[in-house]
Amino acid sequence: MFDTDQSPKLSRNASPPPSRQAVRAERTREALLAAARKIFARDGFEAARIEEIAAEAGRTRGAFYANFESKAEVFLALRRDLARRGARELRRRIEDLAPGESRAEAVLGHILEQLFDPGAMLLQIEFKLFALRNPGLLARLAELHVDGSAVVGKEELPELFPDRSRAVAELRRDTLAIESILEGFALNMRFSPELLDRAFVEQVVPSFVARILSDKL
Amino acid sequence: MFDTDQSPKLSRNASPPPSRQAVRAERTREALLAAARKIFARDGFEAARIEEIAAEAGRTRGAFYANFESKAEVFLALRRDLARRGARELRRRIEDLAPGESRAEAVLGHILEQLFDPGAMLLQIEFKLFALRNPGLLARLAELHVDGSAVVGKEELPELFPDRSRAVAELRRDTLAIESILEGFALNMRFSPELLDRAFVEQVVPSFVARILSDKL
Amino acid sequence: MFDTDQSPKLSRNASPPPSRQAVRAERTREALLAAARKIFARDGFEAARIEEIAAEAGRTRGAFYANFESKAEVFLALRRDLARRGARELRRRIEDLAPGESRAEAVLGHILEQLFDPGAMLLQIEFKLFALRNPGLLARLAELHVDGSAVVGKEELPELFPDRSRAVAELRRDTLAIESILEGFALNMRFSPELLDRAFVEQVVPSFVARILSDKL
Amino acid sequence: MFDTDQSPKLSRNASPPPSRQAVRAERTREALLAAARKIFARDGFEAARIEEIAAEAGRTRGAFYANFESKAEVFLALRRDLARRGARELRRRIEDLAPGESRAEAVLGHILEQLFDPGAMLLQIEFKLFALRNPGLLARLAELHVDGSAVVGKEELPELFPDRSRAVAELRRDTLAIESILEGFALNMRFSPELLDRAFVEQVVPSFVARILSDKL
DNA sequence: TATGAATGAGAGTTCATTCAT
DNA sequence: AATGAATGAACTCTCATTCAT
Repeated sequence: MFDTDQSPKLSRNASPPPSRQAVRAERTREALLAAARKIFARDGFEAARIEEIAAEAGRTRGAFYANFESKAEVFLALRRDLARRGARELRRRIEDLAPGESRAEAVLGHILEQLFDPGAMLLQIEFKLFALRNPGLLARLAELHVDGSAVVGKEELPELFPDRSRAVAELRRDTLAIESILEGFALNMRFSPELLDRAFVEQVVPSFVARILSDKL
Repeated sequence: MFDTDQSPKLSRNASPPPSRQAVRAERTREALLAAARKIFARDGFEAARIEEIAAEAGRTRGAFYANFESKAEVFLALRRDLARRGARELRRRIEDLAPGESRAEAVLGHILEQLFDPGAMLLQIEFKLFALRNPGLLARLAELHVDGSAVVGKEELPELFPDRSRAVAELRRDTLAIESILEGFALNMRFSPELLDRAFVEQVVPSFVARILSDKL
Repeated sequence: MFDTDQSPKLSRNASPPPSRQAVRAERTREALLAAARKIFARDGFEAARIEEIAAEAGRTRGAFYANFESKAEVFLALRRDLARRGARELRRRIEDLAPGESRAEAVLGHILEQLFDPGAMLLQIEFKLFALRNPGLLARLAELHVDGSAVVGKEELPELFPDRSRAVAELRRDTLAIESILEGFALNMRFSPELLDRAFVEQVVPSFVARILSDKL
Repeated sequence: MFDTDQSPKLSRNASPPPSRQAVRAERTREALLAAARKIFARDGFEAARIEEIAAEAGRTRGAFYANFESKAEVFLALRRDLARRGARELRRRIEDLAPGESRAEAVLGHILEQLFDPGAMLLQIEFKLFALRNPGLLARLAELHVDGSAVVGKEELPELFPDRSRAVAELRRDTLAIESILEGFALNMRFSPELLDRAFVEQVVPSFVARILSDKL
């Protein structure tokens, strides 16, 4: 017989087996986060409507509010989620280098992929504008140990340079400088794709990134 | 050159001197634009409230609607206004070079000044996000012959390099690339001033600008 | 006398002993009623939230709806419950007179105790306002043979005065008059405790009650 | 020529002549207050819906919010308004005594009129419940020098007894005691009109009021 | 041109209630 | 009987815009 059991499998030892209901709840939350990602990226924080996020997730406003306290709250939750995913992705990329690929190349690859992800960068810009305009709420995020940068994966970078004792602050500064470039180009690429074509950007951005990391890679 | 300026200034001395009313009206319009600049930069397009703009200008909602059709309309008018001012400023700067200052230095000076103008760059970002999300309205802007870029003064650049026959498109692309960098850094400087301090930015941004303009200056 | 009590107590010893489940269910119901009493008294009917009642009882919304049809339903159930308790209490008081205590004194003691019970009187006022505004639901209450008065124990009073053939209606009217005074003072005592202090109220209210019952006691 | 000028007349010396617009605004505000009075009395504070108040006044929700900050705010404004009207009414009554009427009779007449005003007393009860449950908002009212009592006209009473040097506090206490009785009876009269008929109440309430004011009148 | 009261669509949020488990 | 995720109607409040003056 095949294992057609749809109930939580692999109850190794930790983590109590999630109930059917918990699974459903988690699915809803994820659907809502995915929808929020899309809608916030498309419309911006202010113009995004809860109802549209809910509808996009195939749920109702009520389901939304069962999962998130408020509009700002999903926004922050989304940011956390994306930061976590981005970091995970970068780490995997570094661990599973393609044959002949250097760590630096892997990082650059990750950076470029982010750059050309349509929604991701716009969201990042929205997050920062939001932070600028809602310092109080941003503080809440900081408490949760997810700091300002999500794109490059600040937490992973130090692992990249174990032998060089660069101050963390300097690393963070460079990360932010790289983000500046990514966000600036992403915004203007979308604003005027016929002028800022992909080929041009793919040529010029890495050179800037390299300059910032300069002799540090 | 023809006077293509549509503003109601005394274009021929045959035109009647502006009435007291007209002067007052113009003052109101300017006060409203200045207020709009401040409020839009601070709150963003969506969160900005007409009433607050009016109040900031010491006027009322009624005065606002006597001068502008809608919220989007002031936003576009403001953009036009800022583009015009920026271009004028750059032109003046080039014409009145400081002793021993090269044209390239003057351009760079202008660029850096923009970069550190708190509201200006945030507004620029808002304009572009707005454009992205309101293609219809953006078209209206284009009709009005005010194109996407206001910071560097696209229209002035060709005058700067009369001898080099660079394609206008390429120049515009470079301008947009520079804007990308300016906007990216401006955003992140405000987002995290303690990491992206002025000294660092003043060192790194010009090098990027130079790289883009490279052998073109 | 017949046992007209509809509650599921062991009315004949032929009835099966209450199962473990039934006992637990009864406990839940009682916990919910106690919680409802507290929350309704504190917040009023409209502002009271089901979830808070459930939480106060250490239960969940589900338990609530397993025991009561709706918010209005608990409110009515609570009223019934309190009326029953009040009547039982008064009866006991009369049966177990303190040495040298007259029946009239016992009644007055009961009345004063009610008056100074913080939640009880506020609830009573809420019930009446509710009745005023929901005549339909009130009718349902009447059907259930729990009439408008719960404080003084209308049903017990006739037993108090077996020898005097006062019309029941008159007795009910006097009861309602007493309730008017109790409710009025209770409300204003809570509204302005520093003005309507306990000593004053303890002096003036009994005199009013006596006046109403006048030569009837 | 006749004075057909519809613009504000009688510009004696004080009070700037109200503009047409100001007149209209005042009418709206008054219509809203009157509507609020009706709806709050009928439904209670919590159940009252802004839209219904607006509709009752023949206006829209927007007009409501142009005149009042919030639901709580109208409620407080209404309370102030009623307090002022009540005090004015009582004062007039005392000044214009009917032939052969004593001041005490005038006061009693005013009190009974209040008692039988259907909405007034219910509103008064709502105000006090509201105060109990929103101490913060109530404080705001106190700042505005409109104290807890509106029915009897606390401010007028001292004028009634110029020769007797009763402490103001005592007078206020008696006022509140009278209000207790009025509110209690008003509530129960509405709750059960067939038991607490007008004749009975008209007989018993004045006797209580007299008792409270006892030898003070 | 300017005022500001009023409109009214629509937003975020709450909460009694339902229902699959 | 009990859970709690989800529903969805209804609510308060906001704000761009209109309009009588």
